[in-house]
Amino acid sequence: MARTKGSVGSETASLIRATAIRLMVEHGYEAMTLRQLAEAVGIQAGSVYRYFGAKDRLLADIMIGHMETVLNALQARLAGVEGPLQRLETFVDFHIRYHIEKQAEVFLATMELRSLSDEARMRVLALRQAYETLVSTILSEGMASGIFAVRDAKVSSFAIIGMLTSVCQWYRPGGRLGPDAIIAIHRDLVLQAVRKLD
Amino acid sequence: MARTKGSVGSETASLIRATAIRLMVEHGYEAMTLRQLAEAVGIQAGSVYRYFGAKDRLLADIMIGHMETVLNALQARLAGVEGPLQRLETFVDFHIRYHIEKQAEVFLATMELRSLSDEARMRVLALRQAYETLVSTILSEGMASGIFAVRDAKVSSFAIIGMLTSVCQWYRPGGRLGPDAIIAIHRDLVLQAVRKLD
Amino acid sequence: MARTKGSVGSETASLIRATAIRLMVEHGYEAMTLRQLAEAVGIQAGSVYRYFGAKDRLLADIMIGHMETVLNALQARLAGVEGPLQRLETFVDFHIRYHIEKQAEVFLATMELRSLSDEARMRVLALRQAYETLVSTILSEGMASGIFAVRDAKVSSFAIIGMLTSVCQWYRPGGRLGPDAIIAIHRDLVLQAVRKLD
Amino acid sequence: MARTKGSVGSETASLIRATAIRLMVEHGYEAMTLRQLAEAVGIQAGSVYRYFGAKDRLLADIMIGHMETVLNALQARLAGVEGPLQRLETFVDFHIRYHIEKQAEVFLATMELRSLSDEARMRVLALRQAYETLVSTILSEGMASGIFAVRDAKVSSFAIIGMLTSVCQWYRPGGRLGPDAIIAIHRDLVLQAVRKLD
DNA sequence: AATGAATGAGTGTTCATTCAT
DNA sequence: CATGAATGAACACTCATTCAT
Repeated sequence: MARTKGSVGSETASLIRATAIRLMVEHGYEAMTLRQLAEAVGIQAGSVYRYFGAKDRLLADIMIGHMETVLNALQARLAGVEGPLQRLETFVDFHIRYHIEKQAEVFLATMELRSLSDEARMRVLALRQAYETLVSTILSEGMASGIFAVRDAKVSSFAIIGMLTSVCQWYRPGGRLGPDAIIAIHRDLVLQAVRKLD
Repeated sequence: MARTKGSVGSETASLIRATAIRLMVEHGYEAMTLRQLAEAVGIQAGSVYRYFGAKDRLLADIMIGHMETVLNALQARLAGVEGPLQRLETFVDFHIRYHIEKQAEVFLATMELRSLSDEARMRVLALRQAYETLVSTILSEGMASGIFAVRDAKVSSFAIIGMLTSVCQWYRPGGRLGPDAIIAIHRDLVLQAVRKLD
Repeated sequence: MARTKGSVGSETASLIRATAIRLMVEHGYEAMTLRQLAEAVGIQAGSVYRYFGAKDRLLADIMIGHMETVLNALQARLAGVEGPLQRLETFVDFHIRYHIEKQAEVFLATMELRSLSDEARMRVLALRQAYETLVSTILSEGMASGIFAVRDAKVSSFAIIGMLTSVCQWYRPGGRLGPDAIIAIHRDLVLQAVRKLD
Repeated sequence: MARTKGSVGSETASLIRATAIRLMVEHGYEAMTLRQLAEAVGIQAGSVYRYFGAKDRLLADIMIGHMETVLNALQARLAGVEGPLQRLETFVDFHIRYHIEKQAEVFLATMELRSLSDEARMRVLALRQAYETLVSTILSEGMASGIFAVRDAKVSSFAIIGMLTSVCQWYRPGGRLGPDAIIAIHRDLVLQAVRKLD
């Protein structure tokens, strides 16, 4: 779904995408109008159709693109990291950092699932599930090697992801705590929560 | 064309409320139309206005009512419970159980903050903050008595609430795990996460 | 059309009538709602139908009643007044004084003709024409006796009525000029305008 | 579903304006619906909004435009006319001729003041006052030079304007009297009404 | 490649009116 | 008799979308 061409048209497309993300986060997908979007971009509403066939294609484009990117990025970060403990630590660091950096996309991805067409929602949910499986696999491996102890790997991975994702609902750049401090707090909570006590 | 046989105002009002919650969860506040709502209730669209002056008053009514109820219920449950450990355990039990029982209202309350009028949003956020303060106070007291050890009571309470609330995004009645099992899993995760290690 | 009975119901009817006149002048017939009217009277909207079958009957009632009253009153005032000059003077005095006293009804009668049903409009126009004929007859008689000289009695009577009626568009009680002063000004204008010069 | 063949924006806008004037005169501003208007123009109701942001902007547009035009036209006609007598005669001729030609706009301007927004009403009233001042100034100058004698210049100018304006409530093209005859009748009435008798 | 003009289905909302209670 | 509950048709207005220019 990612835009690739280097033409001028592609720059307009990127601008539409970026502006759409901003406006959808501000007002919600349903409440954002194409006229608003077009005006913010500096074109006419009708011209958006040169780049995106319909309003819901624009949303699908953004959300699927985001999920693909985040999944690939996590896989890349975990590549070569050995041991469940290190892998879990890496995940926490990655997840929070990514959610802080791409707060808008993440916010959209959690809020606007409902607005997707059935087909697009399926694809997004599949990508989300793949992401969750990466986490629950880390927990399972940790339990197998006797480092972690949780009652249920799947539910625990949901719980951990839910905990970490909630950061983007209150985080504001320039707040009391910077990214590193926030990551440290959550790393400790997560690692303690799952670690097997001697 | 007039009062339908056997109709009673207060019953209609409750029916509108309950139906509205269901439809807003299904389609989102913006996407739910008053005609949809009215048809589901079995009345005319205009008749909704006898009970709720406007669509956004309906949402405000539901959300403020929900937040007041949940806050009062938590305070009642915590009354008389001594000790940070027991209080935290009680909170986890209460929060998940409530979020499972009132899944729809909770889902609404997290998703539709944006759709509220400024005034209503202020009130809901104030109630939400009061709820969060109850939790962070438990953490602070636990730290004071040397039972808990977290880097930051406030952020940790956000994290815990975020973790527990995410349950209502995947829980379905009759699924693999019942309420008690889900509560047990999360209780262990939370208590271990905050407990001071010797 | 006038209300006559002395029962309690009739008092409510009068109250509805009087309140309706006030509200219609304030907001216009179309813009006044029956709920507004009912609330101002202190009853429910549905109860208005006990007294007036429909909103447009209420308007018809008021306007026809007003026109009948004003026509009768003018005839009464002119009865026994001899000579075109005195009769014209009497008319000017009566017309302005009445329009100042019953400013609201007069205002309604000029503004809301359009809102009447065809049938009611016919009746009002017939009454208005009878009123105008009284005036043009005075002019004709004055011309016959060589006291007045106008090019056209009918158009002149329209012109005179138009001139005098415009008073109720700017008159406010307690303004710079009282009724008597206003009447004097217009009497001079009218009498000079039609009088034959030697 | 898109631009209809040969359509031009400015033509559509003029057509909307002209049709709106006609329909508002026929039914009144409140009673005219945008669907009626659109159908009469031959477009969809929503398309009116390309040209006029709201129904009351349409009315404001028409009324302010009319008042500005009539004020400018009177000033142009009076320019270079010397002497209160000639100036008053010129005014009568101009006012009636204009009110006969633009009967619809004038009728609107007198009837629909109430329907304007506060801001638009202020502007219209200011223009109307400027118009009235032109007339009362003529009367005052005539009194100063001993040609006119009225008790009150301001009230008399209201009376004269009221008299002349009432023409557009009964005038129909092709009636018994043509414009010139009607003007002659009113010129005589006005001039005699204000002239000083020797 | 983009605009400007238009559509048509839909939205929240209002309101005169009716009638069971 | 009056109210409270409901209707149903209408209204102003919005918006994604289309397509001639």
